[in-house]
Amino acid sequence: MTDEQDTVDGRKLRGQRRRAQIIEATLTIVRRDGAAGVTHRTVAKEAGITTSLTLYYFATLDDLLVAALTSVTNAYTRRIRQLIDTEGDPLDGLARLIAESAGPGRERALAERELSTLAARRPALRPAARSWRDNVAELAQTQTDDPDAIEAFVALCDGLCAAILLDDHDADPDHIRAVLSKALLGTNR
Amino acid sequence: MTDEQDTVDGRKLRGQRRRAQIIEATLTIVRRDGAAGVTHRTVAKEAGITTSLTLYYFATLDDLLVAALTSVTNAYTRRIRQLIDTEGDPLDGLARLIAESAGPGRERALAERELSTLAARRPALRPAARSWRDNVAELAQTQTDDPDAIEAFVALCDGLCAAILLDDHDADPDHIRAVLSKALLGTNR
DNA sequence: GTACAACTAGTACGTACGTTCAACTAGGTT
DNA sequence: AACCTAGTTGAACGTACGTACTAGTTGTAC
Repeated sequence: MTDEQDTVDGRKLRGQRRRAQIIEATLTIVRRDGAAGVTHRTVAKEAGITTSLTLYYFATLDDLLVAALTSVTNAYTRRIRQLIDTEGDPLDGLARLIAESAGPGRERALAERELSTLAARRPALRPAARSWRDNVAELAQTQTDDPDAIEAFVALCDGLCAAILLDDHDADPDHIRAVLSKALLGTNR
Repeated sequence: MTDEQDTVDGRKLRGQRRRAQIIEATLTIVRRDGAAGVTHRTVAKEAGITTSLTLYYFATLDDLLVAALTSVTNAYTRRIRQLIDTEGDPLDGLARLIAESAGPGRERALAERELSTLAARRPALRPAARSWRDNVAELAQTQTDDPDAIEAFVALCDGLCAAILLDDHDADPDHIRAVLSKALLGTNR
């Protein structure tokens, strides 16, 4: 939003900063109007810049969508990796992450799902779309060695998010935690 | 495609037939280009009629999308209900249905997912989007009384479909059957 | 200071969009 | 016969789209 420090570290950095600004504006659009609302014009307007500028940084809409999706998934990757690396209970952390889809994280989760669905059409988006699943699988791998259980666990997490998004009902982290544990370890605890 | 029998049962029926024709053309578009490709013009062109005619039957694009999604989910509902009502193993039937997402049923499954994702934005689409989950839950209810297990089972089915669609890998019905059984009944058989 | 590359801005072209509208056709009714 | 109404058509409205192009501006290197 604020552009006061454009010239801090020279030219190159300013460009990267612009990129980040444009990506953020894109995500704002996706959250508000869905992926279909993303156009060079709407993004430029949201960012308060000219249309040509978004085109300068992202030659095609695909480039822009890929960058936006990557940005979202990167945020999730960081959080899940944190869950794996820290001492706490990973399943509990993941359950809370999933439960967020019903609350303040709804828009972000929705943005991720919209862009993932888009990935089925646009191959360029696929690697980014897969990263959420890969990360969840990695987390599951710290709990069990059974590949079938891991596969089911990943699918379960995805389905739970989808259910929360579609039904728009409240989500109880403890309940989700119990369901996850049952699926992965065969026990509720 | 063929309109030779338009006047079989009088005027009113011909209208319903047109509706069906337009819906089918819409689904063809969704399968080929995604939900974003659905416009009055593209649908009309696909159906070989004029733009005004699609507008005559479906005043807004939302109406058209709702009708298309309902048509898809109705087809699934029929098949799942058939699995429930017949003597065979429902889990096996469901596993085969899910596995179809990798083969000839991929486009239909993809269309359903695209339209379901759209439902998160357009409330009008939600009831239709929920019906797949409701049907799977009903099927699960014939196997267990544990509501948590049913919830997890539905989420699992949804996630499995998504995984198949996104990864585009082959799906083994027997393997899926085993995963489903494990999740719902706690056993692989 | 001059030169060059990165960046910004404005404008314009062709296309497609949703929607409206007046006119035309063809069964069905009276 | 005249009439009515659902169905159908083609043309047009204003708007927004992706993209291209030219011209200007800045920051950095020499």
